[in-house]
Amino acid sequence: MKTRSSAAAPAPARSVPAPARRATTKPRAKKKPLKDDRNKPKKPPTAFFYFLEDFRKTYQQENPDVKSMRDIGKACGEKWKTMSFEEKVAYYDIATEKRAEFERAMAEYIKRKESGDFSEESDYE
DNA sequence: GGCCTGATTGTTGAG
DNA sequence: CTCAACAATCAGGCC
Repeated sequence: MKTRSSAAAPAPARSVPAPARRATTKPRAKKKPLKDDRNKPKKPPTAFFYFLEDFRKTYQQENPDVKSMRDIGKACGEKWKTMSFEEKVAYYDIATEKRAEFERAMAEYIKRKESGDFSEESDYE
């Protein structure tokens, strides 16, 4: 139980020497989630996203004029940094639980990947 | 009319 | 060890 007890462990010493933002468009398949989940577990929302859910509601209440998440994201990020570690821990804890589940799904995904080939069987659909 | 981008940080997987 | 891409959201912008 100590593996991740300290949920709050945001690897701080990881400077990212790659400030080069993704050009202009991100090669992200945003169209539709198709069924890639069948073999590729999608990453769970991070603590930041959970905080966003709560912050987003509050932000819109006080800022009904706000546009979309782009503005909120900035405000959220700024606030996130100002938040106390203990407060963030609350969200980290939630994300940690989700990661545990995701980690299990990923373990199976990898296991399946190494175990056998993926013959896109595909029968359904 | 329909599809894509943009911004936030964190997290994880692969090389 | 290190990078890189992705996770939600949502409204606006473009052709």
